[in-house]
Amino acid sequence: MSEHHHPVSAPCAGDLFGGSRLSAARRAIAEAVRSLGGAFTAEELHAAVSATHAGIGVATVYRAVAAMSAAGALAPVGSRDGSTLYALCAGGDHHHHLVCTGCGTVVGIECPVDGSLLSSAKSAGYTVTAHEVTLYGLCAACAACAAERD
Amino acid sequence: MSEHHHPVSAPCAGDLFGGSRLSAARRAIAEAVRSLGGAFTAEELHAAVSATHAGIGVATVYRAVAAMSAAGALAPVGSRDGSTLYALCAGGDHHHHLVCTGCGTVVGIECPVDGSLLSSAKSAGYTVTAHEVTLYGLCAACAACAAERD
DNA sequence: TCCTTAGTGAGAATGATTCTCAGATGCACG
DNA sequence: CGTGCATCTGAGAATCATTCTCACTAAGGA
Ligand SMILES: [Mn+2]
Ligand SMILES: [Mn+2]
Ligand SMILES: [Zn+2]
Ligand SMILES: [Zn+2]
Repeated sequence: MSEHHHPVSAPCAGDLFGGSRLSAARRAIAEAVRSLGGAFTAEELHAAVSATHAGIGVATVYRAVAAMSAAGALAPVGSRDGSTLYALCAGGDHHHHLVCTGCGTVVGIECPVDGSLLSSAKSAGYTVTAHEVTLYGLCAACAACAAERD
Repeated sequence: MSEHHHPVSAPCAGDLFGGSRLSAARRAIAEAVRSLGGAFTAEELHAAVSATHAGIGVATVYRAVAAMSAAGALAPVGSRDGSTLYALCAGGDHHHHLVCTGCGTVVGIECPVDGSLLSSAKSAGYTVTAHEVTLYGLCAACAACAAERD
């Protein structure tokens, strides 16, 4: 179904899963991830994939989320009501995410952790090995909606 | 027991709890928080307080952690094995935390989210309302320990 | 001192996530 | 193309951090 839609360098549905095996369930889950567009919980992803492909178990969705995260295709972007939120991650260069708390859309942002912060950490005796940065806010549409609601 | 140890502006044991009531259990919990020094889970805090003050329930510790967090005296600094890590927060000006993954010590760091990042978010149509930043690394002692272990 | 109400402890409940297990199936290799 | 086997799957049980319930106690303002 995709023979001539994409150049060879653009994987059509699959390669959110790195090296691991590509089953029918995982193909459906990858499709659902793409259709959701923004941030989602594992349960929401399960609901989305179930709408078009019945019979996929929730454990399979959790395992797929873990596999996609390990492959770097998914990134955790906070939590909602005790459930972890995930979003499709562009990959490539190092970056972080800005999540609309209204609709869940996500955009990549450049990393604000710079040499000056790292050197001030170093002067406190620390070697920084990792960091987490996530921004939250409202996209234009959600901000407009919130404004007219007064 | 603290009549003349501190000037009036330095609360002796209590005021991690903002405006709320100061019970014996909460006094003991505040003391345990101080004795732990670094990052801790609710269970670890419960164990620490239980060592010196038997009979305090785990639910009370969870409630105390929530109260201290609401008062701004405690900040979440990541998680370990599925449990949230908390640390005493200096309060005052806006800052974030750098946690030693070896021993759990925490230091405050200046906020790296600057106007340029916010304006690039704005040019993407987003209004930023909140952000989370946490750094992880090794303190001098833990780095030395890791180095000699080769 | 009294009263109101927030805080407490024990245990049950909740709920997200992980695990177990027997069966199915990608896919590398010949 | 087969075959073999490691990986994946679905159902349900299990785990376990955190929250809730409830009867009771005790801050602390009046
Ligand atoms: Mn990304
Ligand atoms: Mn702090
Ligand atoms: Zn970064
Ligand atoms: Zn900040």
